[in-house]
Amino acid sequence: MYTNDSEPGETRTTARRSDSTRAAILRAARERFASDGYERATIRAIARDAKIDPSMVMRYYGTKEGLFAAAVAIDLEMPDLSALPRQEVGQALARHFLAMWEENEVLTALLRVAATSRAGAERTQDIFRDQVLPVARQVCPDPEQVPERAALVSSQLLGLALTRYVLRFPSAADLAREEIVAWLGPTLQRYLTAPHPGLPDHPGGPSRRR
Amino acid sequence: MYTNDSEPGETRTTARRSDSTRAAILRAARERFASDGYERATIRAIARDAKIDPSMVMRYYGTKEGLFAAAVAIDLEMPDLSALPRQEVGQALARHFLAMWEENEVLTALLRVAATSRAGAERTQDIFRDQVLPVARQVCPDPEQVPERAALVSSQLLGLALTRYVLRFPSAADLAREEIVAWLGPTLQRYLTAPHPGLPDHPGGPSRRR
DNA sequence: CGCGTTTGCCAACATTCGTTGACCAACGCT
DNA sequence: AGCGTTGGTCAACGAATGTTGGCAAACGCG
Repeated sequence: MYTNDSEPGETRTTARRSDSTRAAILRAARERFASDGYERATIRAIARDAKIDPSMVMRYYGTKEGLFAAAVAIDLEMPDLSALPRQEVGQALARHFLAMWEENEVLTALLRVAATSRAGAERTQDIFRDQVLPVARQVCPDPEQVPERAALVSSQLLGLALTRYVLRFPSAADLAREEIVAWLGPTLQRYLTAPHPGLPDHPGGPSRRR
Repeated sequence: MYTNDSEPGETRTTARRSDSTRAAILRAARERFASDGYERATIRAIARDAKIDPSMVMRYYGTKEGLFAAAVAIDLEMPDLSALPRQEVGQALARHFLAMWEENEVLTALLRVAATSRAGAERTQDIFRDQVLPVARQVCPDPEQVPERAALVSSQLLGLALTRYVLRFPSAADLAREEIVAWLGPTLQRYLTAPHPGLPDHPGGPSRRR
């Protein structure tokens, strides 16, 4: 402990000799988690991809769960929708999500793992709660409806990601990006800003609230 | 081979003494696959739930993959939408899917596994291709747009199922069924029957086709 | 009643997994 | 140069998994 490190808890400032290895591990881990899910992405396979010994993974990330946590540190980089004309937020949202998803295999990894592990599901939940919900709050009329509307938006966005990037339905994967934007834009727009549709004219008439 | 069985390839008509056990295995398997996914749903755990020996599972279903295949034999029971007024197909579709999903944990199991295994993904793909696409064909104006529109419908339906039944986002799980119907209905309706939105007014104007 | 078939359990197998600790080599400060 | 620190490999561990084969009891036809 004489060279390069600061007080504990502080983020390290100077570089370590092993940084390239750490990065290689993370890169391999993201790839494996994205293509195989949590269980099938073995530490041994990840280490092989990163061309190092499995024990290094343990040394640097403590445990497989720790590695996963480090591999999927995600910032959705949500844009400031309040700066846009109201009628364009839907399309902007759709476009932004497509871009994020296609440049970042981390998101696919997260979704794959989320489907099988409680920890992954909670993580995904946190990410959407912390990052999508505030955006909905910016645009939504009634603050009380924000969670409901954010849930609908998330369902459509995650559903597209699921069919396109995880399950890889050909008809979903073949869609052009701008075509998706054109279809999903109005949907998201409506979920965010349209007046509450009320309940369909079933027994009881248009009274809502669950 | 003297008692009760018919020619090979034919579906068995009479009952076997082990039918209750087989059913117990399937029931336990569906539960485990639905809650744990493919890898974490161990044969031993399934056998324990069914109160029999793990080797019985192998005897009756050959292999773990075989068990999974037998456990998720799914019929979406798609209703005949052509009998409905055109403007109600969206809501009817949403309502039907919610009902199917809530009475049948098989669907959750399938989706959980689909996210991590290629076989599961293909199976899900087949189910939606064979069962949702024909329905879309019934309602869709232009036959050439059927796959595209079916993909959009599937993305919204699976997205809701994902957030509500698999990831269990509280804000999605808390929604009332009829409220979901009221929100998703128009979306599905539009994906199925609305005129193609064209591409947004980006460079090139409203020319489509990917 | 015999006797082959079915149902079931038990014990074991080979493999794979995450994880650990001992050991060696290169580095970099004093 | 000397020496503690760091980066990395090797071999092994215990646990868990899918899967197999043998053996005992229950069954049901002749």
